[in-house]
Amino acid sequence: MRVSREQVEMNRQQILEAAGRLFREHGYDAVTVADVMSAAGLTHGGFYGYFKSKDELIAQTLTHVFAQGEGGDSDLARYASRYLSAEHRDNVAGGCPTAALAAETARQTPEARAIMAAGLERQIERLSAGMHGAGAAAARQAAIGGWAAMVGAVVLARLCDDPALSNEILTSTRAWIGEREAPQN
Amino acid sequence: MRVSREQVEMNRQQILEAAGRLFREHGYDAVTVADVMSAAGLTHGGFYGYFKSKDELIAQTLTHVFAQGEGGDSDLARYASRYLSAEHRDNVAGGCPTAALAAETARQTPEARAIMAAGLERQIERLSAGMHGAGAAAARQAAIGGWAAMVGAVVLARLCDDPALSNEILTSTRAWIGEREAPQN
DNA sequence: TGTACATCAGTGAACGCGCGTTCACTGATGTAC
DNA sequence: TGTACATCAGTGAACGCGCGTTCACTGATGTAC
Repeated sequence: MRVSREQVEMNRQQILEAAGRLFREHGYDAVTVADVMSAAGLTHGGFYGYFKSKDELIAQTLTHVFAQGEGGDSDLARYASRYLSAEHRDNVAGGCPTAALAAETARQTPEARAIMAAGLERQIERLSAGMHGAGAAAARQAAIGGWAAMVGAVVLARLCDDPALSNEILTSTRAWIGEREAPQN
Repeated sequence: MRVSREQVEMNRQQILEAAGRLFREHGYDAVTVADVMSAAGLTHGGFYGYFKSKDELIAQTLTHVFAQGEGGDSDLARYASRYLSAEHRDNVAGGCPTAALAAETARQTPEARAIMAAGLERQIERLSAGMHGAGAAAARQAAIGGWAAMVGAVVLARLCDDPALSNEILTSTRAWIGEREAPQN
């Protein structure tokens, strides 16, 4: 049964939204095309009217998730405060795609790798630009170091079953980044 | 054809060794039981004489890889120097299991999670113990922050197709960790 | 120490099963007059 | 504006295929005498 053009566009967004959440939560391999379509309220057969393969869905989903996730705070300390929160750690499906999927994406198609790598470069530039009171080179270095620490900390915090250790990783990394930044100038 | 007891033990080690390399390089899902057995020089049918499931192989492989990877340098700066090298970045199959598999392991069985989480706790303790000229709490905080930054940096560096950006992530993170540590006392 | 037999590690075919993908069909939408 | 028809988004069954796992069989190893 044919649906309206607006409905088609809405369905496309629903599919990308569902895929974004499912991929972050379970990884690319564990999520099936049928899972995504079902979460979007459709049946699996219609998938290939929207995408020509699961790999294309992965690439377009990454583009979609990065597009809506960017434009946040460019101040490192404030960004880290939210990034290294228990809320973000516990919100895998709606959280940072890099923390959830970077290692797996490195094994995906060149297209998927390139999309995430481009997001990484923009993130470094955003955090560099928000760094106050430091030269451009020092700012970029601090942006890279701080971003690496944030991503690593969330990955490690999500691995821990012990909530005390998990929380310690978040708060210690946050403090560690803060110490590095504050007394700089 | 039955083989000797020593051969059985050697085969077991070969299977764990092959699984360790293949899982780190390709991820758990992309590596099949037949891939592992073939890499170990055996046929897939014999697998269940060694392990009762693929999940058990994953857990025992993590134990094996962590066991042989630990006992390294406990000085943060020297450890970071090797960890954040191009050699380590390019050696996924033989490199740090946490950088290669942490996010995926968080989605595996409780047993696999627990094994990697235990490795994380030991790593934090090792780096804390190697921290000179700081109180116990500050040492542990620096160990956690430094370790998170190292893991994050290797994950991000492996994602980049652009070698300049990839190298920059490694060297900037290394410098950033070094700055934080050296002028401390 | 040698021999006969029981054990069991390894083999490879076979099993369900679920995956990505395809396709004939349906019926609401969009369009031509 | 209304009507008749063409279009095409969505459905669900079906397709190969490869996966984890099982199993009957083989033949070298280990053991009892």
